[in-house]
This record gives sequence, structure tokens and C-alpha cells, in this order.
Amino acid sequence: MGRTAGRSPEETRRALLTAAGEAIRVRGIHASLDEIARFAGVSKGGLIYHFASKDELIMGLVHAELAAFQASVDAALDPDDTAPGRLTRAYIRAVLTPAGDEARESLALITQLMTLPAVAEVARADAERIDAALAADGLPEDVLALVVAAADGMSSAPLWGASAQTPAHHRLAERLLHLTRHPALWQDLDWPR
Amino acid sequence: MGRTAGRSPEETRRALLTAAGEAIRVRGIHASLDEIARFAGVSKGGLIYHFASKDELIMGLVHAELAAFQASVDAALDPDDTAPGRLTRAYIRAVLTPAGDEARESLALITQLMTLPAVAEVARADAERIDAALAADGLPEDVLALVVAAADGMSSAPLWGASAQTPAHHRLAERLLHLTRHPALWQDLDWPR
DNA sequence: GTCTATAGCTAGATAGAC
DNA sequence: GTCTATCTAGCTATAGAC
Repeated sequence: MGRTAGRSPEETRRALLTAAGEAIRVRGIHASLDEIARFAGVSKGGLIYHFASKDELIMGLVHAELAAFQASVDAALDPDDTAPGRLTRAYIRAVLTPAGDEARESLALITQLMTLPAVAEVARADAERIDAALAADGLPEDVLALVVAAADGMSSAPLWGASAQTPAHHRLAERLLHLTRHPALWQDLDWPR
Repeated sequence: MGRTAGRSPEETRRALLTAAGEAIRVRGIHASLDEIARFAGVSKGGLIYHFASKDELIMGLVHAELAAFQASVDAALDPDDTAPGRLTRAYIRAVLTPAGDEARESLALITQLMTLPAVAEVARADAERIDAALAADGLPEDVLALVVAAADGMSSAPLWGASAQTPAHHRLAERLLHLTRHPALWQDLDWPR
């Protein structure tokens, strides 16, 4: 077993990505390779064996985070729900439910990572993909715009240190889900013009 | 006039803050003092004369940005509007109107700056202040939570590279303003429970 | 009021031992 | 597969000239 710590290469890789996420979330994008490596229980040289450069490590982290967010949306899909808006409901749940803490932390982390142009481009492409999927989810676009904007707004509140965990916010989340099932409620309101 | 560039100290300070904002928005928080200084047309030594350290420069920038956002909300206040929700309407307009491009760029910049704990603390306190002011604006809290979340969500879309400039988003902005004037529309909907 | 020069530090990356 | 040692670059901040 030599100098290995009893971990498989894949486990070490995952540990390094987790450590990088944690370090960057806390210390910002300046977190050094040294810190990240120590946090994962290897040396800087060990890190460099798995990720040839900091850029490579960060891009690996970005892909892992985007995949994790997609996975949380998939996990929030209700198999019994085949009505229009099912993906939108999963999106809202993934972004807002308590179990979606990781999703919100991911957003905070991605925001840090977007300092790098290469990351911004990947994130933009991913956002476009999600938008397209939501647009094809069968909801009237006005209702979709409302519920997605409101869910995004609530989920981004922690970025400013504010809380979106008041009773009013919980009611709002429920009502957004309700609107996806009864879009006419919103569309038939007495709007001007 | 010696070596001065024909600018007053205040002008130089403002130029440095503007340059710092631009540089950090584009290059991230790592933007060097050298870059910032050159962008403002002074040398690094000149920058350090006005801001003793990078931290001081950044905190100066943060305060300027938060003040600018507050000013854009104030400017969006309609003097003829004395009905409940007038501040909320100004907030929505400041965050969403085309003239609020700067507001959105400010958000992007603040997000970069929040890497630093000291900045995060200042931003959190500012967000709390704004939340308190909005809470005292006379709207039912359910309606307030909805319109603020939706406005925040639309304004944060550019962070992910997505666009909130579709016709549906413009309609949504109008409807949010409308709801602040007729909160019963939302409250009297046929909600479950 | 702004500049040059440079000290001093930290980080990323490489080489090679084990 | 992981570690230590070291090289090199880039950054902040200081000292002092102009």
C-alpha cells in the first residue's frame, strides 16, 4: 500500500473536490492549493497529481456542482406527477426545500467561481439548458416567469445574508407550487390593459 | 501644478473607486492594485496615497456601491405616490428598470466583493436595513414577500448569464407593481387551506 | 500629490525522493 | 500514489525622490 492513505484514487479525487468547495466557499476563490490539499488530507504535491493545475481543479469542481444541482432537480421530480409544470415544480422544490440547502450552498459557491471567465461560460450554458427545459414544461410563459423569478429570488436571499425562511416565505413557496397547477388563477387576474 | 494630473483629490479618489469597480467586475477580486491604478490614470504609488491598503480601497468601493443603490431607490421614489407600498414600488423600479442597469452591475460587483468577510458583514447589515424599511411600507407581508422575491429573482438572472428581458418578464414587472397597488388581488385568490 | 524602486511575502508549479 | 524541496512569478506595501 506504500504511501497511500488507504483510499482509492476516486475517493481521493472526490475528497479533493469536496475540500476545494468547502475552502472556496469559506475563503473565496483565493483559497490556496495548500489549504485545499491539507483539508483533504493530502499534500499539495498529492493534489497536483490528481489535478494538474488549479484551473483543472476548479473546472472539475464546477462540473461536479452543476451536476449535483441537476441531480437535486431530478430527485425532486415526482414520478406520479405527469401534469404540465412537473419539471417547474421539481425546480422550485430543489431550489427552496430545506433538503435543498446544498442547492443554495452550491449557488453561493458557483457565484464565487464565476470570477473566472471559463466558469462563467460553462454556467451560462447550463442556465440556458435549464431555461430551455423549463420553457418546454407546458406552463404559460407568464406563470413560468413569475414562479421561477420568485423562487430564484427567495433562493438568492441568503447570498445577501438575508433570510427567506419567514412564514410568509413558506406560504409563498406553497403558493408558487399551487400556481403551477392552476395557472389560470394568475392569468385570469384583472390585469391592466 | 507639479506632477498632479489636473484633478482634484476627490476626483482622483472617485476615479480610483470607479476603476476598482470596473477591474473587479471584469477580473474578479484578484484584480491587482497596479491594474486598478493604471485604469484610473495614476500609478500604484498614487493609489496607495489615496487608499492606504487594498482593504481600504475595497471597503471604500463597497460603501460607494451600497450608497449608489440606495440613491437609485430614492431616485425611483415617486413624490406624488403617497399610498402604501410606495417604497416597495421604488425598490422594484430601481432593481428592474433599464435605467437600473447600474443597479444590476452593482449587484454583480457586490457579489464578487462578498468574498471578503468584512464586506459580507456590511452587505448583510445593509440588506437588513432595506428589509426593515420595506416591511414598514404598509403592504401585507404575503404580497411584499412575493413582489420582492420576484424582483430579486429577475434582477439576479444576469448573474447566471440568463436574460430577464423577455416580454414575459416585462409584463411580470408591470404586474408586480400593479399588485403593490391592489394587494387584495393576490390575497383573495383561492389558496388551499 | 504622484512617482520609482524595492523589500518581503505568498502562491502555483516542477523535480525527484520514497 | 504521495511527499518534500525548490524555483519562479506576482502581489502588497514601504521608503523616499521629485
